[in-house]
Amino acid sequence: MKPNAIPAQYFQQEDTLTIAKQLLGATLSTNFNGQLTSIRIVETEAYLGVTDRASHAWNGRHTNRTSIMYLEGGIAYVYLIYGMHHLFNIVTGAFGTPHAILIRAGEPLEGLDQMLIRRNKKRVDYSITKGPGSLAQAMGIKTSHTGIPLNQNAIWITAGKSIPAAEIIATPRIGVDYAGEDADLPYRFIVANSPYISGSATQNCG
DNA sequence: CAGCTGATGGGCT
DNA sequence: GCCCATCAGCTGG
Repeated sequence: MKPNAIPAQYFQQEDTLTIAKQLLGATLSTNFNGQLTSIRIVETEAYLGVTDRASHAWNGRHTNRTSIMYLEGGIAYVYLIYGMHHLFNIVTGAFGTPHAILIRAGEPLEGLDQMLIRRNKKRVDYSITKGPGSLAQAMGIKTSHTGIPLNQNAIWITAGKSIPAAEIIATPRIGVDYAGEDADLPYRFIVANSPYISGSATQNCG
């Protein structure tokens, strides 16, 4: 147990959209093989389970991969996309409610040298932890970590200075055009003016 | 700068 | 056999 980590119960409350907003400004940390890295979360997306066409659990889809989403909130859901990118999500909601929050971008805080090695880069620039695939790679998160609790010694989250509502922008989610009308839902939350936000300028205007 | 596209593999129909 | 909750590297203005 990490004493300062946000407890699992926090992620089990009903309103995933509120959690997604409140996570902006929080610190996500990993420690694998003694290599500590951490970031300040600046971009999240909420996926609201069975009623959300963009969600892997839409319409009650319950497969080997998505079964993790149906467990109690407070654990990791990590999956592989496009054959090469590992995307890190936080499972939220009660047991049986397959909600999740995708962590899309952050500002690097600790372990910059290790992030450079994992990202195969020579210098730190904004792309080091911008975008969900890049963020997971910088922090060493892989699909093998799916299901692990988020208040222990491998991956954990601590509360940060909360972001004023005026500085939070809600936009449609990225890359979910297949979701029909649900693609337009404003379930992506970003910290205004952070240079680490993913997506184009138009995608970032509330 | 915007816009396109190849890479690459598990999950699902 | 097709579809991705993506990224880096290239092209052409």
